[in-house]
Amino acid sequence: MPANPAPLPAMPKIPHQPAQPDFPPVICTVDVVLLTLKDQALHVVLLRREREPHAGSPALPGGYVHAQEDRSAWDAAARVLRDKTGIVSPYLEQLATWSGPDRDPRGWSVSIVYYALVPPDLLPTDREGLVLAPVAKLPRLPFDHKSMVEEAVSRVRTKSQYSSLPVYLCGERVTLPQLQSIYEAVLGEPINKVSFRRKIDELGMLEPIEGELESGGAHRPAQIYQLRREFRRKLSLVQRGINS
Amino acid sequence: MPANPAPLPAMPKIPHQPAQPDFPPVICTVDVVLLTLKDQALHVVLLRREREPHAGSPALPGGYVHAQEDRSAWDAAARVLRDKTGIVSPYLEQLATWSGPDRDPRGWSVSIVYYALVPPDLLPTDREGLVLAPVAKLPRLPFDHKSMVEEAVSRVRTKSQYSSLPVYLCGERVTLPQLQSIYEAVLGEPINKVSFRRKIDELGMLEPIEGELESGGAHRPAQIYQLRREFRRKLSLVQRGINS
DNA sequence: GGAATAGTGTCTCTAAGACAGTATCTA
DNA sequence: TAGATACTGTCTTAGAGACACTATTCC
Repeated sequence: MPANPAPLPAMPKIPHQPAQPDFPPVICTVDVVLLTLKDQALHVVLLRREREPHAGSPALPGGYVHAQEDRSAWDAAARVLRDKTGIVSPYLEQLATWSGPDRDPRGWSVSIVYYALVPPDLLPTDREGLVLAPVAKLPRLPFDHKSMVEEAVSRVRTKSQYSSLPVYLCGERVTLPQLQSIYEAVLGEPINKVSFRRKIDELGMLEPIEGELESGGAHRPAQIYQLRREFRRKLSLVQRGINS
Repeated sequence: MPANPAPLPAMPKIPHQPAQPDFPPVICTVDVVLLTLKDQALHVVLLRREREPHAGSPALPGGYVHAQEDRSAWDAAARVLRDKTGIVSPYLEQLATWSGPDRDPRGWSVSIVYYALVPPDLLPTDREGLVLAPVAKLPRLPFDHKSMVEEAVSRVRTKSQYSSLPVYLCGERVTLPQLQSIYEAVLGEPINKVSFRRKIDELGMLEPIEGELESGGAHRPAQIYQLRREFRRKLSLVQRGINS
């Protein structure tokens, strides 16, 4: 997998020697599209930029690849996410790579973009400059960050059709009605209850916590489920989509 | 789309100034997984490397991003493919990006990998050092090229389930039995004939060439179809998969 | 008991696969 | 005419959605 490849056997390096003597250097960065839920809708986590260019503007968390310390672009993305937002996401996957001479005023640049999902309650509340923006109505974003967010949302929607991906948006304990509303928020459309429960059963990722019920409303309480251990960091997939 | 993004408005550049003064440079390359059909099976097109490292070994066509001339990594991939194999592929899409300190002995490197499909009859026959390898039994490949090919094949299989992608493996004129056997070669499993024809009809990408029939066998001749103009460089998609 | 939501049984409808029939060529 | 493959009509079956019914809570 390109997201986090197994390290190859180490080979002798020529350190700090420019490896492309004939070509001007390419700027190599990573950006992270961190998605979460707020008010039953997908939101992207943005940070006010501290440095130029675009200092002060909310933007995707991102940064240079540190060739001395990062073992891969995945590592760089995880480091950037951890250092800039405090979040260690259980799900961080490569989306795609944007590149070109004009996307960054500093020169020809490459950005390897990752996306991640977190439950809203894991977001830090004390972090200065952290902003949530609804993906349905994005603000103006610097660089080509807008197309990155759109592409990430599209990927998450597609993948949620046939996988357990949206469980990364909820905590470890969840009821089926809660999970259904999360799927509906991600997919942006209502889901048939019976079909949804059949699919979740087929995915086989949840197990009921015996005797634990979500009380509180003036109605029958819902069974609380937890994610099976083997799916904590792995997606479950079905052949046919959940809906439509 | 990251594959071939619309150029952003040009901004002032600081030319040839190292943009990451604190960090050692990252090598930025592109590689292309070019797939074709031979003997009813998917094959990858390899080239004998002219330079070190791994000079003489068959490997994926690849090369440095040329920051002076390439407008994007997609452009670089198309250039590399054209210059090294002579092929201008109508379908060239970004797969993923591989990265790390050890994958290339020259230093910390990034390879943005693209995949492409071509009909076998468009392959140059006079090209020195061009080798076809069956993807079902890959030879030893340098760098992390093997995982790139595996990932590309996996992507092509997935995408062929619900799209017209395999039409890029055949010429402009094709019969339904020919196309079905191409789909079967790509997917690696037999397809129900009635279902297949229903799907192709649903995809709406083919139109019969009136009066043109594929004769030759001792049996009823097959209708010849052509790809509709609007799908020449664009995929057609269906909601539900073609098979299984 | 009434209101509200959780959970389930079952019917309908759509679409995929199986099968067999007809069509049209060569030898 | 026999044999081969192209093409098509239709039955069967699997799965998704609709609907309604029961379950269980709070008021």
